[in-house]
Amino acid sequence: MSANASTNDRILDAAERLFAEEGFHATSLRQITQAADANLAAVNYHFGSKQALLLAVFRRRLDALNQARLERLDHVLDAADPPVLEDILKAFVFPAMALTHGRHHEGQRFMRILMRAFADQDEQLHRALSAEYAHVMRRFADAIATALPGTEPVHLRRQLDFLVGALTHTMAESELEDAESIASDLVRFTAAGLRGTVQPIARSGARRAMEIAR
Amino acid sequence: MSANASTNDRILDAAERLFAEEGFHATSLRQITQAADANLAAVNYHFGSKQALLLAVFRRRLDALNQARLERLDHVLDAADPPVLEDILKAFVFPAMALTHGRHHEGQRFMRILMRAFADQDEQLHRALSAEYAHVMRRFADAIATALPGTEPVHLRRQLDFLVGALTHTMAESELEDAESIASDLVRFTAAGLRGTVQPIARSGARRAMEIAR
DNA sequence: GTAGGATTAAAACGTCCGTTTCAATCGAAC
DNA sequence: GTTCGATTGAAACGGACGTTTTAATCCTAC
Repeated sequence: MSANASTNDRILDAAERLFAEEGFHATSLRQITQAADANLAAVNYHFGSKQALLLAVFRRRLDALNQARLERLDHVLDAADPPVLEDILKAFVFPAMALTHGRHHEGQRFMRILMRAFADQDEQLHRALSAEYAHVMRRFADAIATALPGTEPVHLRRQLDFLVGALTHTMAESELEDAESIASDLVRFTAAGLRGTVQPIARSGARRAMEIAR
Repeated sequence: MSANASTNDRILDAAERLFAEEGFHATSLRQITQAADANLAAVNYHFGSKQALLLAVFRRRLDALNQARLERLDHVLDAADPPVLEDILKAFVFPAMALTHGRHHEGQRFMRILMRAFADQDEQLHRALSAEYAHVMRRFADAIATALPGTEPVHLRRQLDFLVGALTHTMAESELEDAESIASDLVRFTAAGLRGTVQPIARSGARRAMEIAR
């Protein structure tokens, strides 16, 4: 698969795998170029530096993931008004999990790199990630706010972080054989969590249950 | 605070900070020993190697965190039978968040190191972590199963992973001024998530709400 | 006070790193 | 078929790394 791919792509593939498995600083350009069957100088020629290569690795998958999520979100918003909370969450979770269907667990690899990036304090990396990611998070937050009116924005953002943390952590874990099942669980779990923590005066579909329960 | 601490402790403190901020491989022993006001050879003398130093950093905080969590869990289990779900979750979440009260955000630092460890594929590290951590997770899973009978073990373990992911991700985030408030949100969120995804025939306290709701 | 183990200090070891350089080779356009 | 930019190849650069070694210093026990 990577034998007849361009040097550029072979380097990206090899870097993604090694960054995920070993970490950025633990991976050398010599490892990468050897795995990619390319010359050592090729990384600096095609990407400029090791750091720029990391950003390129991010951009490739994140662009695809963002697009998949937003397209699916658009469909959800077109299908019902107000939208169904579970469908919004599926639009966020399933495209990520679908990445694991690649025959080389690209999704899992990418999530591991993402975890490392979250843990990092590197300002440049954080800014680059935020620039790629923030607008997607905002659109999902807006959609959820529509599905669950009465939620305070600050709480909603926090709970979205809960979802991101749970999703990232789960996908990065070693065994992900039944990704579909886990994704469904995560959607159910998050939907229940969101419905259970909307502001006291709930106006959502869970209203009847909450009012009667206590 | 660290001026009159032993060389051993000063190195541990400096290593924890630097490993969290920069990552394991991005941190050099020269950085660590300089920050700890110790000689370069001190790390190898006191800990044996850089890798062994990392394990020592883990062990110190993880031991304290495990003990705090289990003690609090014991109190919860003594107080009520069956135990209250929220109290169990608090016993898991609050001791972690409490680490952030240290004047140098030790908790946040430690969570970042933990995130990196989760992302890592290093077998030795995973085994060491699991050996320190697994029994705590098991005890909490058992406690939650008691509070929420009817939950399938496999689902419960998954949902605990959701909680761990959300907690780790949230604590590692940059700003954690109102840790208490976030911890409460996370407990509420997780409790609702757990109650909302128990097996169809729910026997828990959420029964009335669920039966009447639909 | 002095012996002897524990700790610290300073220097050196060999290795690998990211990057740069410069020549060789390729591939499309004329 | 030659030209010329794009790409690859091979080698070298200076520097930083983890670890080891050897000597100096400290500290406790007698």
